[in-house]
Amino acid sequence: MARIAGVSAMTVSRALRNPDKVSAKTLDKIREVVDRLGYVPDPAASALAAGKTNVIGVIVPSVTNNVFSDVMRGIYERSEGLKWQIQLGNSRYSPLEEERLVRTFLSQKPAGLIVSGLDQSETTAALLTAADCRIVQIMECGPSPYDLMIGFSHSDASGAATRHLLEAGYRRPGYIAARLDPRSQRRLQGFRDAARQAGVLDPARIVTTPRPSTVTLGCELLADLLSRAPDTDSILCNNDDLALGAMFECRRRGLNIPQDIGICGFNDLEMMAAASPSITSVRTYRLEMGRQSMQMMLDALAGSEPDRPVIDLGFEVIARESTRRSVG
Amino acid sequence: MARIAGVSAMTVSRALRNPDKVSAKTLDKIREVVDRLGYVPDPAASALAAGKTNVIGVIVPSVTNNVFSDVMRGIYERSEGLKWQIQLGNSRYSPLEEERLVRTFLSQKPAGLIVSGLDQSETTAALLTAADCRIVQIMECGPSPYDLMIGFSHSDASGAATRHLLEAGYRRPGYIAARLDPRSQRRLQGFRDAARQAGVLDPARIVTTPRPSTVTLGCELLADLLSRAPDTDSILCNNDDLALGAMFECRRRGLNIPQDIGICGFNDLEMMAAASPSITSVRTYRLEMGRQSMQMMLDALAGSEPDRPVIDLGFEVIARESTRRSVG
DNA sequence: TTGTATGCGTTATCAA
DNA sequence: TTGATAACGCATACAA
Repeated sequence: MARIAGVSAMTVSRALRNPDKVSAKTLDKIREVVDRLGYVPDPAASALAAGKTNVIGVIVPSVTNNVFSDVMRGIYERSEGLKWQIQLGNSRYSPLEEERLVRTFLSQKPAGLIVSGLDQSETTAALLTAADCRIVQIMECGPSPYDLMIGFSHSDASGAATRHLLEAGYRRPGYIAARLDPRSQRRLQGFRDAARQAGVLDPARIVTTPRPSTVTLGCELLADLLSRAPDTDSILCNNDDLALGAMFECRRRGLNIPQDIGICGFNDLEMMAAASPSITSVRTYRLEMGRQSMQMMLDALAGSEPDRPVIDLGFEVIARESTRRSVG
Repeated sequence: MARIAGVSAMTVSRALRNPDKVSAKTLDKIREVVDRLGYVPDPAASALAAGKTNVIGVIVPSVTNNVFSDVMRGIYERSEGLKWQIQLGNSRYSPLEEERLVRTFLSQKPAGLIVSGLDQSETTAALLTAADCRIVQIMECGPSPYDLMIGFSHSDASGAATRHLLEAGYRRPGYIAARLDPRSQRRLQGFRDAARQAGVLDPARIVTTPRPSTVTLGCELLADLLSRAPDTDSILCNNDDLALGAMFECRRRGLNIPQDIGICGFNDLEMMAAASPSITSVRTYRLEMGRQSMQMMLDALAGSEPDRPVIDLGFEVIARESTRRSVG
């Protein structure tokens, strides 16, 4: 123990947590010894004594998905150098696994929890509602947050993308989607609503699969769609991987983009701008969402309440070559 | 406390961890009360009393990189449903941050630690050597593991890719790389050695940058390379993002792949096969590496020692259209 | 500004 | 098969 420094354990504890409540001289001495011994307080003992931890749990449905890795990057970035410990949980798109994770996290008495989406199981919802910690929901906006919330409307975003296709002159838009998690479903719904409103909704042009999204799957889904509805003149893709695959498939088939077929992705991953032809996509603010979610958490933990508990980050349709039809 | 069940705390503890050391009757009663109260043991108290935890720490240099998300997926997959708690740390390619993470993790008395690569700082190495837990190193193979190790030789892999280009008939191969972390440097070295051996090494054809890798950067690096050495007839890319970018840039410039220029990536991400033209790449077994690293950890924690502490997973050059030159 | 007594909820050890 | 007791290492509350 660090009473090699000639002080009590209590003073060390104070020195490490409230340096300003300790005289400069003892502080120096303690720090010297701490450095020399490489002393690190036992978090288990701290947690037990204090009845709470510095853990901020983050539950996401995927660690493979680019979308969530961007969000995570923002979260890590904002928490860098601070005392808070990020702990990542991967629910793998399973509400039951999510429930298990929430239980595990809560048993650790975390300072806060960041969870994805609005679609928790009833039990999970009950746990979160009763939880004795701050909660930030990310990825979507909705009417009734457990506590705090930041995201955007997925249906509005895909609706806007659909209208972009129509404004570009396409009249027979299709939709391809993989793994229909709740957010994907809302995106599909946004497409449906916008297409119906414009009188161009044709269910035959909607192709979905429960399989997880890949570029290869984008190729296959486009092929499927074209075999069912060969006169489809544009596709809104549920995400950018599918869009890239669709583009490759068009190239293989000798279909000209954007003349023969227009392509629009979703999320605007970095590669969409670099592609040739560059691919139109709906930009979403994933990094920013990660950053701001953590900022909301930090503010809340610091005791400052936001004006509004829900932040809508919006989105933007970035028009590129893949939907830039010359007059036709 | 659950002595509502009419037993001592000790018996509850036993019932939960060694059910067979408790009589069937008391076990039933305890389980009933546990379920009814939704009791979950306090992990902090357990950790403090037992002096160890069920935590397996995983330290990777990036959460954004596809390579590591695949590895993580394998790790999560193998640990699913077990008592072990995966805890992820992101060192962001910084040896200092890695050191901090190792310290933090070790202070939690983890059961095991999975760390990436061979290039820890001296202090980190000392900490890991002295650590009272199992350690599995992933991503690379080397001569002196702290404990256990699984990976492959990056220099051998890029050497093989280089020879593939030569065998395909290319004589003026170039190399592009971003963010030269230690593994990238070894890949570059593998290229250098193989090219030198074949008498085709030209330093002007090697373009690198410390910037993190993106598809866009692949476009830029190819442009750079071609402006410095316009007669370059093939490129080995340090990873698949760069390769994809290089391909797009070629397309924009009207360069024919594989006739005018051959392209080879590294890692064989799923999209390489889907691309048009499909892109040659070096397949690495990332998911398998994640799975097996966790399996090694689990075996070690169960007390069974492997025959050899180091596993070399190898690699394979997957030849595709992007280097399939017709006779020329 | 610093120290002392006490307790956090669990587990190891030993005794019954 | 069960229970009593004593840690585990720190933080709270209070005293000095």
